[in-house]
Amino acid sequence: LIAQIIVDIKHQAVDQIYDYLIPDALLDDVQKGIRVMVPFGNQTRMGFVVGLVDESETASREIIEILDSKPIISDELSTIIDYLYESTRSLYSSIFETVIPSELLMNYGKVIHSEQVDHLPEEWQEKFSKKGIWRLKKEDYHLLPRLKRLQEQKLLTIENVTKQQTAPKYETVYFYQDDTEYPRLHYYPQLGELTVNESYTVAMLKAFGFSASNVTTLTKNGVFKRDQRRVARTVEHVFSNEDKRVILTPEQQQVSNTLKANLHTNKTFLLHGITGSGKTEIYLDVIEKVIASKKQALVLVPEITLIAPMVQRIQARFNRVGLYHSMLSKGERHDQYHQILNQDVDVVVATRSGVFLPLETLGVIIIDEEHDQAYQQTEGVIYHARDIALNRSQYHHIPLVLGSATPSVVSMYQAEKKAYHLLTLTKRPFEIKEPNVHFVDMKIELQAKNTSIFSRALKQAIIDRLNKKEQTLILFNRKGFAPFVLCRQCGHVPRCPDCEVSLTYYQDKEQLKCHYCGYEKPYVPTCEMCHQPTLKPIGVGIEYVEQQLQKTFPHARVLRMDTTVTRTKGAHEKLWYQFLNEEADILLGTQMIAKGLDFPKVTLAAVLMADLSLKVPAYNASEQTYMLLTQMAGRSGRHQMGEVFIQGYQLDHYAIQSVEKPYASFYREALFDRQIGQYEPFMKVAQFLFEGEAYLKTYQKAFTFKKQLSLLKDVVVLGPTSPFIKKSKWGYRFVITIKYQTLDLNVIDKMLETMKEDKYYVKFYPILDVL
DNA sequence: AGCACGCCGACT
DNA sequence: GTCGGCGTGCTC
Repeated sequence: LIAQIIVDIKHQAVDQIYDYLIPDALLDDVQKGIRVMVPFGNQTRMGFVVGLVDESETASREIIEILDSKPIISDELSTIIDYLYESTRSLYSSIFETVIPSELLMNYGKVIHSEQVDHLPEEWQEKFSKKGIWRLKKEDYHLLPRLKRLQEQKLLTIENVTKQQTAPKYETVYFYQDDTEYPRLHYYPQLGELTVNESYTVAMLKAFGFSASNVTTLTKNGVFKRDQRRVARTVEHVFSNEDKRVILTPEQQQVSNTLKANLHTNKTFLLHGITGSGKTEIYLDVIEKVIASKKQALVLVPEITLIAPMVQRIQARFNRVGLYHSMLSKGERHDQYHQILNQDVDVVVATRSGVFLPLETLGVIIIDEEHDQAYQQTEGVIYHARDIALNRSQYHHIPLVLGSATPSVVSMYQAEKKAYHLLTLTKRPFEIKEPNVHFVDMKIELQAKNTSIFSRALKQAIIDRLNKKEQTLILFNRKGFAPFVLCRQCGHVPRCPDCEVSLTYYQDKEQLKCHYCGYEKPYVPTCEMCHQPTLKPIGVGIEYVEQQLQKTFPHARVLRMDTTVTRTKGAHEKLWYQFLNEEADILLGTQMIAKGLDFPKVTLAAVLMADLSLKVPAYNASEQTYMLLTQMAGRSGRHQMGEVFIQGYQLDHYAIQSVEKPYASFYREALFDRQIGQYEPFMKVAQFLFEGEAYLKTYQKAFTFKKQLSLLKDVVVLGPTSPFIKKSKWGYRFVITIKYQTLDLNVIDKMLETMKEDKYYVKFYPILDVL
C-alpha cells in the first residue's frame, strides 16, 4: 500500500503529490486525511495523506510516524479543498493551511547542543543557555556551514526539532485505591470521604484537607494512583446567560415554520428582516429543531465582536455550544477544535474560518449579517464563506440560511432570480418607530463659521442626551489621529518604505504607522528631508475626534473603540460591557461599533464624514457605505424613540439618502449601478496582481499578459493600472482587472505559466478585492 | 522552501 | 590550502 502525500512546504516546486511506502507497523493506522511525518530530501516534514493507492513507480521512502488517529481532513473537506484549488489555483499546501487550524501545523527549528560552550567562538557563547542549548533564529541560519564543521569536530550537535504549534492541555488527577495495606491509613481520616474510581485534582484533594505533601506521600505508597487527564480550556464571557425566550410573533412563526419544514432540503434561504425584527429568535427556533433531530448547527457571524452576543443567546438555550474565532488563545482554539472534531458540540458559533470546521452531522448553516464583507477572505487563499457554506449545504443536503437587514446586492439578486428563497420579516415585535434621520451638510456649517467637526444641531443633540442621561454612539471610520503628516516647509509626506502609502499618525503612541503592512516608526516633528521642525499632522482620524469630544463636552465620559484599543483579548467585551453598564455617555468608534449588542439607553447615533467611505475606489463602495449607515441608524432607539445624525459634505448620493428609505429603494439603485458598470451580479470580476523588482518591466509583463487575455472571448480586460498600494516588499505593483461570465482557469493557468520569471510574481484574485 | 553540492574569489 | 558566498538542482 502506498500513501499519497502533500508536504507542507508552500512552494510551487514541491506543490505536488509524493508517494510514500507505509511500514508494516503503520499499515493499519495510515488513512486518508491524517497528518504524518515523512522524510523529504534531507529533512523531516509534516505531510497530509490525500490518498491511498496499491502501486507506485516512484515511492521509495517510508512514512516515519502518524500524527492523527482520526482523519482531520474528512471527505467533505477534501471536496472543499478541491473546490478551492479549482477556484483559486493556490498551492495545495496553502489551501491545507487555510482549511485546518494553525495549531495543527508544525514549527520547524534547529537547536544546537554543546557541552563545551567555552571552546566555541566567543560571540556565540552568550547565545547558549546554562544547559548548553541554543535555539537558532532565522537570522542565525547563515552560520550553519560553520556550525556543521564544529559538529564534525564533536564540539556540538545540531538537532532538527519539529513541534506542533499547540499541545493539548493535561492535568494531573488522582484515583483513590481503597485496597492498599499502607499502615498509616488512619492518619488520613478524610480518605473515607473519597469515592473509588473518581478522579480528583490536587485542588479538589486540598478541599478535603490533604496537603500537597500528603498527596505525594499517599501516591508514593500506592493509596493514590496518579494519572494525566486531558482538559479542555474553557472560554469565559462576561455576559450573563439568561434566556430571554420570547413567543414568536405570527410573522416570525411563519418564517420559522418554513425553514423547519425545509430542513431536509438543500435550499438556500435569504432571510431579510429589518433591524429589530428578531432574526436571532428564528435562528434559535430552527436550531432547536435541528438539535432535536440529533444534528448540528453552524452559525457564522462576520466578526469577533458579534461572537459574544450570539454565543450568549445560544448558550442560554442550548448546552454543548462551541465557539471558534481568531481571538481565542492558541490553546483554547486547539481545544475547541478538538471538541468539535470529536462531535462533542451541537452548535458552533464562529467567524469566517469556522466555515471549515469538521462538523460531521450538520443540520443547518446560518450566516448572520450575510452582506458583511468580512466573510470574504482577502489574503492568501481567497474565498467567500458563503460559497464554502453553499458547498457544504449541498454536501450534507441541508439548508443554508443567509440573514440580513440589508442583504448584499448579489444575494438579493439571487433571490429575485429564485435561486435563493426569500423570506421577509417586516415587523418589529416591539412597537418602536424608525428613528428620525437628519442629514447635516457640513458645507453649510462652514458657511455659518462653524469649523468644529460637530454640527451645531449634533452638538445640541449630544448636550440634550447628556442632560437626559441617555447615551450617544458616534461613528468615525478612520483610524489614528491623522491620516498623514506633512512638512509645512518642503511638502514632504512620510511614506511606508514598502507600500509607498502615506503613514498614519497615532498620537497615543507618538508613532507613524502603515495601515497596510503594519510598518511603524516613532514620530518626530523634524522633517527627514529638510530637517526643519515643521512636520504637522493633517486631516482627521478617530483619536482627533476623541480629543475634540473631550474638549467640546468636558463633562462627558467618552469611550473609544477601534482596532488599537481592542487588539488584546477580551477588550471588545469589556468595552461593550462598560458602555452597557452606563459607565460612559458616549461611545466613539470605527465601523466595529455599528453592529453587535443592543444598548437600550442609546437614543442618538451620529456618523461623522459619512461620505468618507464612498470615496474608496471599489466597485462596491456604495453598498458598503449604505450598509454601514443603515446598521448605525439601527443602533439608535431600539427601546425608545431615537435620532440619527448623518454629517458630511456630499450627502446626495443614493447610498446615503437610502438610509431613511426602504431597502428596496437602495437595492434598485445599486443594481442599476452594477448593470451600467458591468459588475457583479451581471459580470464576475477578477484581478491579477503583478509584482516585480523593476518598475518598467513589471508594467511590461502586465501589459503582455493583458494582450494575451484580450484574445479570450467574452472577457473584458482593464488595465494595467497602478493600485492604491503601489509597492510591496516584492517591488512595484500593477493590476489587471477582468470581467467575464465564464472563465476557463486551465487556459488562464497556461497563460500564467508563460509569465513565470525570477523576482516577478503574478497572483490571481478570483473574487474582487480592493487592490 | 530548504538543503547539498560545486564552483569561485579572498584571505591566512 | 581553507573559508564563506552564491548559483543550481532536487526532494516520493
